[in-house]
Amino acid sequence: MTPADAFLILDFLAGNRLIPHSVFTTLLASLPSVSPHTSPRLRAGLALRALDAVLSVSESEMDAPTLMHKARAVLADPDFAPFFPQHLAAPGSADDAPAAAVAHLKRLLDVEWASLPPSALEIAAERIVGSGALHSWANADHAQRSKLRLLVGESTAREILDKLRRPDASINYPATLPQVDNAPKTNGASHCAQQNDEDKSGLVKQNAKADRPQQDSSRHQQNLAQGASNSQLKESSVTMASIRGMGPDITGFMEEAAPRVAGQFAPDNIKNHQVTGSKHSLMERNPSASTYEWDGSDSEGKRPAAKRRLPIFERTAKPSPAAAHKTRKKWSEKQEKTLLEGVQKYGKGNWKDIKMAYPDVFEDRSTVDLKDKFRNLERHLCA
DNA sequence: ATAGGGTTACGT
DNA sequence: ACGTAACCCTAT
Repeated sequence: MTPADAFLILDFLAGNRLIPHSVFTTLLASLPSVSPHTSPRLRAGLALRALDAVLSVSESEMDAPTLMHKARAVLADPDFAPFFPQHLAAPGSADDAPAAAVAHLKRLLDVEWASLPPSALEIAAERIVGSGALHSWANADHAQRSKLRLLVGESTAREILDKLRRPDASINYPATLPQVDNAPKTNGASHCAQQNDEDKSGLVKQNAKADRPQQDSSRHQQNLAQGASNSQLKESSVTMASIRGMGPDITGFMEEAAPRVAGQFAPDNIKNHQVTGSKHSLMERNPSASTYEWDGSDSEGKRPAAKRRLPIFERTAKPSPAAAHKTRKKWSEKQEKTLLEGVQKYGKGNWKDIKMAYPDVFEDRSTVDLKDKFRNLERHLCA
């Protein structure tokens, strides 16, 4: 196995929280060593993993102050410190309440894990069997398709080729489609809004916008990792065995993906703050009320009362007063965890995908609810 | 469909 | 009274 292949695997495994530390360290020892400067994402994954290892000790075995002490040691470790976002690296002055500090740190860690971008391997997989599959296959020549077929397996290959042949597919995926990229909409270190008032000027706003073009976000980033627990894509998952066997073949699909994992811990982007003062109606919620009213003026007022009859469908058209406001419901811990998992899997911003992936958990939550909730979770990081 | 500003209910 | 989580509204 080449060092490049080893990197792909480590990058993938390190960033996946579901891989147990014991498994990971075993693999780490058996793979060729990887240059520490290869990827910020890999380093960040290792850092989060180290902190996870400390914090995952059950609190019955270790008291909170000791736990916090160990966590601080990891956060200060020169090997890891540069790869922790600032808000993680500087835990609050909560020495008076270590238990709360531990809980807080764990929540921050959850959000950080959820925000870790997909690995190069996952991005490549996305191109081969995911949302970029039709495009990749459409542009592949015969030799390339043979390689792709080996990678995805016969049945998946047939599925993709079937879709490719369908006329509606060719409309959606013309050969000239300029596939941009699958990078997630967020990165690990840019949760916090820039608070400086000066940064709210129009000029800065424009620059910030130009620096951060909106892109299609990646989908199903971690289906590889979670194939065992995710029934949706079991059939199209690429096994580690096949990756080992195919090393040189898949690296060709990495070339475009590689740059996307770089720079995730670059200095914070300036938040694209809305300065538009165009909001109106500060006092009133949009009244969905149905008030049928005659003003009595003008010619209409002179019409005989018998003719001022409302349409017969009036009653059915009237919105039910009960639907006016959803009853406020606190998010359960399970829902929070599931949301974080969903963001990790599908990427921040793909609220519809996340909702559909866990229909039972989010039954009474809208996609907007998911978005709002994750925003709240992120805000904890910036406090 | 999503992002982000605005509003409100609820716990303290 | 105040801060915030949950929810609403609207531009894009």
